[in-house]
Amino acid sequence: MVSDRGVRRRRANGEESRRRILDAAVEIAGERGYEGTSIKLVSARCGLPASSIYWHFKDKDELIAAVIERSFGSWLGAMVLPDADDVADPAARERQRVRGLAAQVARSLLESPDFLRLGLMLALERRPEQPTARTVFLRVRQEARERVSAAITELAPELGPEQVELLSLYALAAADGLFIAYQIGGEEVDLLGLFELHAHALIDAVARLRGRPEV
Amino acid sequence: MVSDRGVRRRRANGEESRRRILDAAVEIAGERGYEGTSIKLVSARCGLPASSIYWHFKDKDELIAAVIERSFGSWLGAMVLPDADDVADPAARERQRVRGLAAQVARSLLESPDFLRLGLMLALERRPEQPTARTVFLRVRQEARERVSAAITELAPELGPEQVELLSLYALAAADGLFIAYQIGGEEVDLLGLFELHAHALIDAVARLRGRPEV
Amino acid sequence: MVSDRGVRRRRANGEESRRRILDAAVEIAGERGYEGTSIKLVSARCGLPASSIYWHFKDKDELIAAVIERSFGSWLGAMVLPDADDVADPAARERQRVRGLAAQVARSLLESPDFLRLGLMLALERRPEQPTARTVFLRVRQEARERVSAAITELAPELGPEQVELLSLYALAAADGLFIAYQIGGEEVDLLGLFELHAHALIDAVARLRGRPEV
Amino acid sequence: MVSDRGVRRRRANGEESRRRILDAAVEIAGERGYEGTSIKLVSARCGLPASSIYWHFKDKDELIAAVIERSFGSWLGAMVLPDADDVADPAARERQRVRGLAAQVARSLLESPDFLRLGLMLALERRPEQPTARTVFLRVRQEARERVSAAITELAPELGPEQVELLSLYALAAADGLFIAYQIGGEEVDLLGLFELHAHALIDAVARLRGRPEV
DNA sequence: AATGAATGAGGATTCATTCAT
DNA sequence: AATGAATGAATCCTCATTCAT
Repeated sequence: MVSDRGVRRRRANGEESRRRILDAAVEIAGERGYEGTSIKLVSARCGLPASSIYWHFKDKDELIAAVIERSFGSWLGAMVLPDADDVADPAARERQRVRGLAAQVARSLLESPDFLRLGLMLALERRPEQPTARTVFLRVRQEARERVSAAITELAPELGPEQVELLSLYALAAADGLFIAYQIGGEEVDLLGLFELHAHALIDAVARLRGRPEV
Repeated sequence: MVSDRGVRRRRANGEESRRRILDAAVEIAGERGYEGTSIKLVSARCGLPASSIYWHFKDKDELIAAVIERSFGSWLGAMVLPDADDVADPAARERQRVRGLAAQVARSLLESPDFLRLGLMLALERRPEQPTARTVFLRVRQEARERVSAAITELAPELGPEQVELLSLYALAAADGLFIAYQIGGEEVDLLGLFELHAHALIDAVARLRGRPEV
Repeated sequence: MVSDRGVRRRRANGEESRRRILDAAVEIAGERGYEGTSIKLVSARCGLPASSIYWHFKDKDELIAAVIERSFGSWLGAMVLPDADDVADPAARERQRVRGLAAQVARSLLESPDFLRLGLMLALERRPEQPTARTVFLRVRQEARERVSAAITELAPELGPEQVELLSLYALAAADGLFIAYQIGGEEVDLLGLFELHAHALIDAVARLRGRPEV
Repeated sequence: MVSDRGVRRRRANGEESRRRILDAAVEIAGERGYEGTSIKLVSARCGLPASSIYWHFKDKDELIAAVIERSFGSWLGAMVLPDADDVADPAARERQRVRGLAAQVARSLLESPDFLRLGLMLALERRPEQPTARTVFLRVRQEARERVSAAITELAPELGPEQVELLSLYALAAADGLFIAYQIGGEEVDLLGLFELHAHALIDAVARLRGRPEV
């Protein structure tokens, strides 16, 4: 006999099943949000019966939270402020690094946009009982923001902490908006161009704030 | 006549009932998105039985579309590029007008954020059969963008159409992101400050693009 | 056309549907207790779809509570301490009346045992979250006990209140036990004989307590 | 060797695991009845995985039956008609012995009421396929009744067998009822007082039946 | 202009049980 | 002697919608 796959009872392998469930869930939740993600749909997409999903995750809430945890975490790990050693002028070099990061973010969002779409949908909801996934998203997002703040401080050490906070919030928030614009407009939207514009905007903003003492 | 005694006369008033339903629906849909908005919930919030909602609206799809239509339409009507006649220097005047508009938008979003939250949730979803409300939102949004394009052209007539398109998209998209940041962070987020920053970013971007021929 | 019954959409009649649901539920719950009463089973027995049951009752808890309320209430209404005017000797007359009531209770339990079986099952359960039906049962039962206390006071006014309470509790509690014995043993159990014995036991107990002052 | 460090050595000890399962099951089943006792709940309470329960017991039915067998059996073994040799008058001595037994039963029920609560719940249910546990309960109960019959015959040898049967049934059945009253009323119910009353009632009943030939 | 009642489909979740290891 | 993983059937309940009045 060749194999079992696809038809008969496959041998129990918790680790792999969990991964398959998460793979299915991230797609569906990224497309339809929290409510739109039915366990049956996930079950159909991953090939395991609905009741098996409950072996791996306590309930839907925990499943979606795990989706966010895994995908946002791994995404964040991939983002790094790049170097630009080949550029002589320091100001130009920093500009180059910021534009590099912006391009990096833009490209990663073009590749795997599911988790951010899900995260933003969760962030927008205002139910009486917020899903755990929302909290998880906000937490991981906060990490991202701290990284951006650190990068800004590195680039412009003379800025006050409140200015840095405002700038990092603006950087992330506007990026979310650009992403949404791309979600809406599809291929017609020049996401790389928008992020390029945004990188310039940030650099100009840093320069402008540098010139005046914090309020 | 026997009837009506003791009870507040419930005049069969279609117009008012329709309004009550929409009022309830905009709240709930703004909190929970399309899927999260159940007819039963709307019925409970507006006090009319579920079947009455179906007298006024063909189905849920049409109801949510009407919500978007009404609320986004009326919001858009309120947004106008303000004048700043008291400022002498033309460049400074334009800067003043842009900042005025940004403040206007920020304030309006602080007041009634439900419709935009709903709109963005709809925009982010990717289901096989998109709700009509999504289409309606995208249409009204497109109107908004055309207005912004017109304003940019007014401010900087020498820009090429592609540059104007990119700028107007950036203006709107980033504004969405700032709104979301406020949704996430609540009172702690200085929405007016963010929009102020955004206004400057736009003006700087216009200035920068003015300097070079369109790509 | 003759009629609709049995097949097609019957005309909406809330009152009657509610009654049919309760009729089905009292049978099933009397047989299988709270957990054993599935909505699907009730639906099958009463002919209405499960979702229609939820039009009439908020949830299963409320349904079972309504079952207790209706059936125990109507049962209690039927129980009355009978007269025995034709007996000359006062002591013998009271004895006659007590035996008459015991026989009445025994006969009613032979006829419609469902509600008491359900009530006792509910009373025996000890879950963290007790069903409302249990509370309802205990309440109606308390009413029954107050009636018994009143009857005892009428028969033996010189008894102290604590003695009356003990006797009424004993009267009801032992009667429950006799009922259960009949449930277990079926036709072989002489329920009327047991209640006869119980009536004598109560009368003897009253006589015994009369003789001594309350502790 | 690497294994076992840090964890309490979990010796594979069938006997102890079986006991832990039964301990958990008697509690839960005593609280929630047959249907209310889920394998998962038992598993959670005893700390063993659900599949391990199936290693020790064929199915849920057998588990609950074993619960009844163990707990009711051991309870019954502890009940004995006590002696009262220090009392001179034979009639008074018998009375003393009966009251002693009643007190013994009452006290044992105050200590460990779970098994009787479960047994009575099982006895009350009327499902198409009765659980084995019910049969087991009825069997052990029948043993108890035979003991009571024997004791009555010892006390009053002149009673006919049908009278003895009626009396033993009344003795047990009413005792069940008193137990339930205690379950309902909790600490406020004077279970010992009720059993005292019941002992007197039985003695009086024996005396009364002694006086007349069997019907 | 409205509404009480009904309804099939689908929601999340738990059930008792089995099987491979 | 035990257990992690899996599974189909059943659980309670909500869904959007319709229909007769």
